Amino acid sequence: MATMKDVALQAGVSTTTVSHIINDSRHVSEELRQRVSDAIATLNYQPHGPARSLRTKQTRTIGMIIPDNSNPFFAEVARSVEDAAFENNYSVILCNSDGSVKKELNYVRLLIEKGVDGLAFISAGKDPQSIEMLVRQSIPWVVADREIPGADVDVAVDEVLVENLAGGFKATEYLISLGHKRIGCIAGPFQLTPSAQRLMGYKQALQGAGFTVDPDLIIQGDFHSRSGYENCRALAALSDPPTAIFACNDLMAIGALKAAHDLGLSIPQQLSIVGFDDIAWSSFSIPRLTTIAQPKQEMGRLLTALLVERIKDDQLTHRRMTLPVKLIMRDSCAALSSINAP
Amino acid sequence: MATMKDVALQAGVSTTTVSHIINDSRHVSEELRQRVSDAIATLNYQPHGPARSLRTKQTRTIGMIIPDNSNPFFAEVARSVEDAAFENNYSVILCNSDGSVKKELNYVRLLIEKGVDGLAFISAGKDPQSIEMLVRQSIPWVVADREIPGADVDVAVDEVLVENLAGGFKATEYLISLGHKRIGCIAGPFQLTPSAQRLMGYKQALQGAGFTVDPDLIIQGDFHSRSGYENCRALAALSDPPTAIFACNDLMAIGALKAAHDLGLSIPQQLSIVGFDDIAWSSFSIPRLTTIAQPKQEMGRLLTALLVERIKDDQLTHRRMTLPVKLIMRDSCAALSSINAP
DNA sequence: CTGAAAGCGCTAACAC
DNA sequence: GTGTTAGCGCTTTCAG
Repeated sequence: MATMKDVALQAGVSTTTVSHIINDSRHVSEELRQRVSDAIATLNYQPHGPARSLRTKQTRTIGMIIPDNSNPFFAEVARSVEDAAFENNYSVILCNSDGSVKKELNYVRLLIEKGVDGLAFISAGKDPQSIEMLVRQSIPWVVADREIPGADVDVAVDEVLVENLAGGFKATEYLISLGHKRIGCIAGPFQLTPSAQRLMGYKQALQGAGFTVDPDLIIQGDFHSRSGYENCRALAALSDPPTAIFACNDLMAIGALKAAHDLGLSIPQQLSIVGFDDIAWSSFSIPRLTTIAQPKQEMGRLLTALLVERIKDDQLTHRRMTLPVKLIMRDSCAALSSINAP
Repeated sequence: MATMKDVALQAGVSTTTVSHIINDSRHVSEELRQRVSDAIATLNYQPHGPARSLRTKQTRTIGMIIPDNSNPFFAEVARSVEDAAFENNYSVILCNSDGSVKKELNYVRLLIEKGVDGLAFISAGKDPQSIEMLVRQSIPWVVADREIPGADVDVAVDEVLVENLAGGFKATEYLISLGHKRIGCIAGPFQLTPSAQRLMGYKQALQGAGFTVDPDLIIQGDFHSRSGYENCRALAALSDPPTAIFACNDLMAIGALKAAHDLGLSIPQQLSIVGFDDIAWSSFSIPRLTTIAQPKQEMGRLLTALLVERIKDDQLTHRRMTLPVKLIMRDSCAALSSINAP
């Protein structure tokens, strides 16, 4: 491959001039500029990234660590991160951690070696060892959708969160407003913050309405459709089953929709369901799913913007943005009627 | 950050020795090995990728160009590419082209500059200009899910394809075997090869059964749910509507399911639908979708394996693998009954 | 078994 | 306006 030296030779100038022309970093006469452009074209020259990175100490690449890019929610966030990165002239290295701390740590190490300019954790970054590593190397990093185990990090981390608690609250409050009194909850893994907060919102709404929280009505799922399916069946099998269910993500809500259908329960007449996320699927389920929408695209864009800013200036103070969620009323909920009243 | 020189100094050895220890590239006495390990640990040394790449001419990074990672089909393929790459010690740079030739070309240029060791095109790589660029720089590349506009490329390209034609054939044949005589087809964009082949399979099955192909029954969609929805309505509005529909991907099939539901058509009693892809969603739709399964995971793994092999040895002869598809019978099809017979 | 030194392709003082 | 030159951090001959 042609190098800059070849171009310089061909154009009869120094590599300095070539470099400055390519990077537009100092004024060069029109004549030389033209000669160099021609040389570049005829030699088919393309700059060599790694060599440039070695000098400039930047790769214009960021790492994105995510549990699973094939989960529709993460897929949409990942997509918007990539879009925003591209617009800012950054490439993104995709890393699926499956939520494993070990895999995450491996990726962090790898990414640091690759010389990434920054790291975006999406629903990840909960491993103190990984974080310590980043901090030690002073690599900029940002987090979305999961709070960092707080106090032990005395470092500026930018976070993009959503109103998980408010979302759980709104979902439940809505069901209450429809007259439901026994409202089940298919929760996510309790140890994950978004999950715990949504559940908390559910409980607070219940208590706010003067209901007691019945632990039998709360089941832990794993955010996958199958667990929504099974947990919905479990809830329906209760001696005093709920007339409405808040599923803590859409994947589980859709599993619940399916379970209800298989049980011959018609939705929303006999059972109301509300989800969380508003993935594309939710507009095409039968019935269409009422859900709490997260601003997935905005999350990705904002996350990337924060990272890009921090790469430029690591003195910035810590920023934590909490994005609003919104109840999207579709067809999976109905007022409690005499049909299914206790 | 600590460099190799620092480590060498600290351990009282040459950088040569440090390098050889790190890369395990020649024998070193146990004593020095230990001293160097200690130095690495105390200095928290991590090798600098770009510097290494500058010397070795490899980055252990591949580029993956894909239309849209948030499309469930591509998401699953992308996931398995990333998994396989990770296992082979490669990182993957994610590039969403939206099927745009221009974006694709930009990415190719960018990736070459980054010095990627290879490129994986998934449903992309149809732009001759991009290809020419790759070929000129002799960067290894492989393609999945889309045939390269053939003859003009006189270069070894590895391709992973699926039996699209056979898939379209099987889907249609199955519907015929259920007694359907008027079978509609919601096709993908005609200009894409997988799409065209599935449609061809549909036509061949029809003709094989002695039916004539009715052009009114074939509508072009865009592979998104909404177009499945609208085209199903269009088909249903025909004066002599079909009793079964083959949708060329699951996203459109699910849109069709929804349209049928909205029209009050019960599936499968009044309308049978078969999809293509077998995305996760299809097992949870109502009813569950009968579809032609593509081996998505195998596609990704195989694609990556081929790329890794070609990176190792660019003399390999061109390989084209065509993976089998499989009819998955679920609940969206039924025998033509007297109820909906013409 | 170990080390000296050249150089990968580029950028950026520093000169003129 | 332009060029000379010294590295960036690493690998790898070549020499011993």
